[in-house]
Amino acid sequence: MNTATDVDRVFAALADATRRDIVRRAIDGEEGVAELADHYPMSFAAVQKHVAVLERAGLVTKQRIGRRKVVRTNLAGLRVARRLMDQYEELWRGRIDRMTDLIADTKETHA
Amino acid sequence: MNTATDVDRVFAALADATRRDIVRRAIDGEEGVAELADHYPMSFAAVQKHVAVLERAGLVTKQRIGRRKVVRTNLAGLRVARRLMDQYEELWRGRIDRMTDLIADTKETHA
DNA sequence: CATTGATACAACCATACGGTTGTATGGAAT
DNA sequence: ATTCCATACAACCGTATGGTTGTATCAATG
Repeated sequence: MNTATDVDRVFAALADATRRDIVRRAIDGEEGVAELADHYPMSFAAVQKHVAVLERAGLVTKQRIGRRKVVRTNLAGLRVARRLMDQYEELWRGRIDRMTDLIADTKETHA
Repeated sequence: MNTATDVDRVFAALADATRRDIVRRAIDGEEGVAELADHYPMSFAAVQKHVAVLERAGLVTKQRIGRRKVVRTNLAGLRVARRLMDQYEELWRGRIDRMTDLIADTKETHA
């Protein structure tokens, strides 16, 4: 019932192999939705929905070119998730440092 | 070698604010499931399920200590997802390089 | 303007997910 | 052995998700 946050949407969007593959393909930014759909064993409508999910998550953008809409991945969207994981790693390093300090303190105490 | 469903599970696990917060808290690796549950406005069972999801995704581990099971985040699990996004970024850089080369070629052709 | 190609969207179905309560298991403490 | 605390798990409920088909929009072309 809670409205999903931006981060929720980014991770949820990446939690599907088809969508991750669309992100990969759309890095080149040359294919429209129908062209993308040709790569997958599902209907056009299904792929169109996947692209919509990625778009709502800010992971791809669509640009009208002629009668098609070309799908392009949006690097900034990916960085949202990456930054979060970098932060976790940062916290982890902090924990190690704290433990190291603790050991150092213990040594001093016992010196 | 990671099957696609492993990656699915990691991203899906991170697509929930409560679970991300558990990952953050479990970096310190001191709280059991019940202690974690106290931080959230939901039942113990709900939190226990969230921890189970994180465990299946390889994002946390549990260790028996006394009568509790202490939850610890597993940095390696996070890196699975991070590596994938690094790869996307790599591809992106490749695309830029290719475009740059193309422009360079054009210049040469017109020289 | 009628047609065709590419995309969007609605309705529907099956399954997965996030939450609940209730019950069972496993160590600690008495 | 009994009690108590912490954890696990099953059954259930409402909603979200991933897929389908069918219809509507919109832009290029005859």
